[in-house]
Amino acid sequence: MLRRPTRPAPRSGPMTVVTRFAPSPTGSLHIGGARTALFNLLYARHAGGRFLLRIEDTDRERSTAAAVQAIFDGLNWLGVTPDAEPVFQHTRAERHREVVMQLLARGRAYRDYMTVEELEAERERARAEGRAIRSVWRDRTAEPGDNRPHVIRFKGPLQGETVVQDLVKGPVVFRNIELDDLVLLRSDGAPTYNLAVVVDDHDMGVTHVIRGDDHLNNAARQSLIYQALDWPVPAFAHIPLIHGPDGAKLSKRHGAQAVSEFADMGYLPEAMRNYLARLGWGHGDDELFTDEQAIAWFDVADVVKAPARLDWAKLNFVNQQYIRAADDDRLAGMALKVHRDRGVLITRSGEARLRAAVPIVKEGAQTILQLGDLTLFTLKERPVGVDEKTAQLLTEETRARLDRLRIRLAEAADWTPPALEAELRAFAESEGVGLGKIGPALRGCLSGGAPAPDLAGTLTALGRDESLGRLADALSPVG
RNA sequence: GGGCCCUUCGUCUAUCGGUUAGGACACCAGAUUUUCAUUCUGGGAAGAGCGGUUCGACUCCGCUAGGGCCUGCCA
Repeated sequence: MLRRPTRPAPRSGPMTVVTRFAPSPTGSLHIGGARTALFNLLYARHAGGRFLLRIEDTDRERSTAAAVQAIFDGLNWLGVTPDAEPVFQHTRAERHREVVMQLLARGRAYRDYMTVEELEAERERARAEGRAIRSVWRDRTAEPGDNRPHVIRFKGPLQGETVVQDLVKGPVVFRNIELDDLVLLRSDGAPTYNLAVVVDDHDMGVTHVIRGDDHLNNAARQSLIYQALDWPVPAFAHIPLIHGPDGAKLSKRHGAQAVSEFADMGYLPEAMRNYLARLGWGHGDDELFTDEQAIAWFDVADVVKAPARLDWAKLNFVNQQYIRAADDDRLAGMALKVHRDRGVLITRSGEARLRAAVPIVKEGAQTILQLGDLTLFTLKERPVGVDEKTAQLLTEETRARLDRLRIRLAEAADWTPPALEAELRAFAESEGVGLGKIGPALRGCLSGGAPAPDLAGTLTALGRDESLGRLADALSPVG
């Protein structure tokens, strides 16, 4: 037995891999769904195949246009975009019905006239007896002309077993008697999910069905439908769900579950891709890697079987690494947006100062929201004022000292971090004190109490005029 | 109730019958230090339990426990 099959049952001819992400548009794009989409994308790319998107909106009642848009937006933001136009399942209802008729003609489906009450009673009996439900209509044909409402059910085999060769779980065996005859067509003529997936996956040429763990049981019944139609059964890979930090199903109380929320919290899409790829999958000791590496290394067969928990601390760490590597202009643009959303006044000069500060402060930011916090000091307009802590530090002695520093800095030849660093040290030495006597107060005067980088960095980001101006404001008797 | 899946440090993972069970995040201690942060060094931390197979099990099998999924004319 192959413990870890890396490819599906052999078929004739060369096969290009086709994967697909098939969400139902009943809400926002969930983080778990996003990862499923990512895995599908990575696997397709890895195999040189194609990645498709299908919106599973057979249930028109519960599907909304807003949810469809949320899925598009989420995938787009994450950078997980399909290789072809998305397929809307509801548009294929005719084809689905056509296949059901084929099944009927082949004797692999039957019309079931059970009323909801009868069904309910049968369900209770079946549960009590510990078996799958069975319709009396399975072996009975209605009188010709019987126009009562009815559903069409799949006629599953009563003997034997069906084995799902799952790429991540290994072979999973189901006894056919345990599998109930699922509804193919509802009484209103609408196709159901289990039928629609099979037909659409087949028609779209999907070779690898990579989806959530919760579909593992369906895989057996779907396999039966493929077989009844004489269609090749695709390879299945059921990946575990993502849980919250406490191991319970991910929910609102864990902070977020929609990818749009992660975007709003200041996570970079490339960081999310990296983190998500590492959740439930690993490649040796590699933690940080490029999309190209992920594609080169990824294989569904290596996906971990157990559910993983979302770890905010690690996500933050990964995001921080990507922020450090990110382009400064891009980061500045994002930081500016954060400030705009927070209602912070942004002047032309303030924006310039912020842009100058980004490369200096970005290493300490774990999220773009934090990058906002760290750049706030640049946007303050004079006089910026001083916080209480700084005010206490501004004794007569310190004020006088800072004023001497101000004069000295005004004449500094070189306004760059290393030069300013040296200047500050030299000044402290000439004053006969340690930098600790000057630094905190100077920082307070320059930043107005907001977080700021090291002094040389702060001075550089602010620029000479602004720095000296802020210092003068703070030292002036009225200020 | 029935069927199915899962179980290595707190978390994410490596290991594929023979390792001092490795790495990362987090945590703790120390160093550096002009706040926070960064950086550097060091540290503690794991195979759910019980049986079996084997010369040898984290790795294979079984049972138990715990967690999860499905059991819809939802997807």
